[in-house]
Amino acid sequence: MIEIISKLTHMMGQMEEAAKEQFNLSSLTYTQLHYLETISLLDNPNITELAIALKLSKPTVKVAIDKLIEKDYIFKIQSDEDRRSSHIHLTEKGKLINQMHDYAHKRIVESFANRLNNEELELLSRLLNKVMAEK
Amino acid sequence: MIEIISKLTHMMGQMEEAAKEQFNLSSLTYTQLHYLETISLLDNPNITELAIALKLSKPTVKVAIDKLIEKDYIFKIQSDEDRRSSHIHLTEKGKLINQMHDYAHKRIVESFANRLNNEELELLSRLLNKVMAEK
DNA sequence: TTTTTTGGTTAGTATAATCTAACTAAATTT
DNA sequence: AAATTTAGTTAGATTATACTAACCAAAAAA
Repeated sequence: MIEIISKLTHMMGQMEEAAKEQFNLSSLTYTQLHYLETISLLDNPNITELAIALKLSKPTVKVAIDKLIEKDYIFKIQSDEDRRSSHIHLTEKGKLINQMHDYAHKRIVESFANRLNNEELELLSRLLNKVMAEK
Repeated sequence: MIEIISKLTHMMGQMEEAAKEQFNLSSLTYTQLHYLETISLLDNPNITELAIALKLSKPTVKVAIDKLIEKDYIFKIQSDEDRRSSHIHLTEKGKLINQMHDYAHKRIVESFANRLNNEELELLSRLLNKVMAEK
């Protein structure tokens, strides 16, 4: 079973890699991609929240954010409650990473569907769903 | 189904992340980790092979390799067939990344086993095996 | 055996990624 | 109202990641 998971992980990594190329996001480093993913996950965090989530210092995050703004992947909106703070949002271009992941996931499902018949696919779906369900 | 894959990917990423901390490999950057993984996968490549696999220039790879040698994650052995060339090997310390992945995979299987009974687990294993089988 | 190709290195450059220390201004506590 | 904390920035430094151009020496081809 561990062996299978190992293969699965590898395959999924390949798909993500391919999707990254497909979406022309090769101008982004891994680190920058990770920033965008985390911003998307945290849903418009401020710099402090992002720094905590990434386990990096605030100046580090600030510099990185400035570059991503420069490249038009994100933008800042000043907070209403706290005038010192700004929330980070993804631009349309930045949202491409989400589409990229969706694409990869779709390809993975396709590859599943290629190897299994409908019944089996249904069953797999049910089992994985059970595994992934909120506890 | 795409939704499930998305969750699965996320969960697997978390496990890998946790494993990285567990194994005290936090002194390595993502890029460096990627080098070690690729070296392991290619089974003692020379610099040219590694550069091709990573899609990077040879000088870039050379510099990175020198640093990983410095830090005792890898070492070079001159080739018998071609005296210009050397094969890159993982040291014991470098092999930790494989153990790290194994650990993460084990944890994933555990989490599966926690949510499923033996029959279901057996079934899941069979389905994934079919999906992952060499075509 | 000369020429060409190949594996790897060196040098020089640019940008990314990270840190600490010191600072400003807004918000919160006392 | 004064003192403290917090959010973010600036400055300065170091190391990592990447490139091209130029080079050497070994191997392969002509």
